[in-house]
Amino acid sequence: MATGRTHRPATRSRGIPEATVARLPLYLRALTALSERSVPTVSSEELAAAAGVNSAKLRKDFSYLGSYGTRGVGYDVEYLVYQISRELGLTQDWPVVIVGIGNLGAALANYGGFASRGFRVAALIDADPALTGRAVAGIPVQHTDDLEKIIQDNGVSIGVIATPAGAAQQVCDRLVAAGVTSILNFAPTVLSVPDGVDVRKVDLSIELQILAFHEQRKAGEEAASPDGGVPAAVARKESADKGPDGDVPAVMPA
Amino acid sequence: MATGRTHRPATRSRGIPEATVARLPLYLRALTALSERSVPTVSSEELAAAAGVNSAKLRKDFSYLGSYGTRGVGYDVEYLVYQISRELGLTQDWPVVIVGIGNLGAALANYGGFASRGFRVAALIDADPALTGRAVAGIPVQHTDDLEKIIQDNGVSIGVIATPAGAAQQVCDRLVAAGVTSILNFAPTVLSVPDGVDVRKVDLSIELQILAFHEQRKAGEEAASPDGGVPAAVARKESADKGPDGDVPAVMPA
DNA sequence: TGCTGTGAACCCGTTCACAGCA
DNA sequence: TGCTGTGAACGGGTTCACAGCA
Repeated sequence: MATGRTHRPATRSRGIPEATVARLPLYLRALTALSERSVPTVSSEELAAAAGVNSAKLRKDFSYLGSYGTRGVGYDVEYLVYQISRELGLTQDWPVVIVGIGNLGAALANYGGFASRGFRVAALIDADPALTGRAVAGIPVQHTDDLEKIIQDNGVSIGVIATPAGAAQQVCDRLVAAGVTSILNFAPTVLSVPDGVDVRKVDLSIELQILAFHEQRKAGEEAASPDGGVPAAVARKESADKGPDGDVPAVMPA
Repeated sequence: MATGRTHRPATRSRGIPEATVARLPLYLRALTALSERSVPTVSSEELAAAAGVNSAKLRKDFSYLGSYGTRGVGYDVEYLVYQISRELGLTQDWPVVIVGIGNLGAALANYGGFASRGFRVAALIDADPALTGRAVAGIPVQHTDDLEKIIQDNGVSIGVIATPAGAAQQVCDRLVAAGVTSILNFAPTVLSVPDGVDVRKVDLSIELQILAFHEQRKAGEEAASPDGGVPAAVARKESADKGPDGDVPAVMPA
């Protein structure tokens, strides 16, 4: 194991492109909804609309899984639900630990989507002794001291980090040492992990900054824009936003 | 929907690739840390390491912004912080509303990273009358009925949706109608918005499913191809069949 | 007649390797 | 002598357009 190998290169004959993998949960959600409405089959067009992608992409994605559709008809909903679930590894149950039971950790513990599909919150862990023993979402909070034991006793391989940034790397190291090989990181830090460990990050402030970038753009080019939205009531915008310095082209004449 | 115009096509003149924009906040965070330690300059190599990318990519990214470095030396930290902040539109203050003050909404309201850089929680909104008037993170919760007025009075253009999935589209529509043009969606739903409105989504359960996919892969090291309907000579795992080196803790199926 | 499945073209982003400048 | 800035090669992902099959 030498240099940067974070995700495997999808080499094998079985290789499903990473971009496709990232969309499978989306399809699965749409299919589950259809299933609950007892819809027997869907066309790529319909399903794509429900999942918010275009149909060519969806068909291409599915083609990596195999030929699960019927030409002239579409896809069998139940069958696809099963195939995608299996592909994603959701036919088994994944015990997950959440480390850091602050506001966010508590929110995650309470999040219904967790239990609904293949995941189970096996334990909540926090460094604050005041929290230890108290239950959040019906699950008792345990102390960080027991982290390794908890991981091992429960056979946990997926960990969620919801601690402050300063504690994240340390927690990460302990999780990995205890056997965790997939980490979902909510702390605003770059985690470094050994090869073979996957990290995905969710970073609120980064998302907002990306939005701000585009938002700023919109403000500056109301003229050249392709006229997409901009409904009648454009009155908003020139609100009392500040402008301590005027480096940014101020809002247009509205 | 929309005939393929979700993000504008990176206008020639000012065009910064979307992938680069998504990394700017990462660089900014690393630079801010350096700045606080009064480090005057960094090389692309050092900064790249701090941001978790490789140096060639970082230099290429910065080249889209302009020539802000000094050959043989590196980048001036303060100067870069300013340039990136400006590029991202963070030299102005963005009022943000959070709709849906459940566990997650409350966590977001309390999230420090919000206020720290360019963003200000202008209002919290919830449909539950029991919450109305109560303060979360020092900010009073207001009722959904007043959503439009709140948006307009505060000149809000960025909205955060943290409602249950069922309410998200409706809330989204109202936000957009009231003038919001950027939305950060935490609800597990595909939102449809008119052209000119940006949506970014954060979806816990999707992230976990992606991790599960890779995790499953790790467990079945030698497996050739999980059959779909075409049985090969390969026995599907399903049973707790693991590789000789039991590096990954066993997982028990439900 | 539809709708799936897929080669091929196209586009965007990453990496390489080196030219250019302090 | 470094280290930045960047053209060019490369590779993955998306889109197109149509062949193939129920």
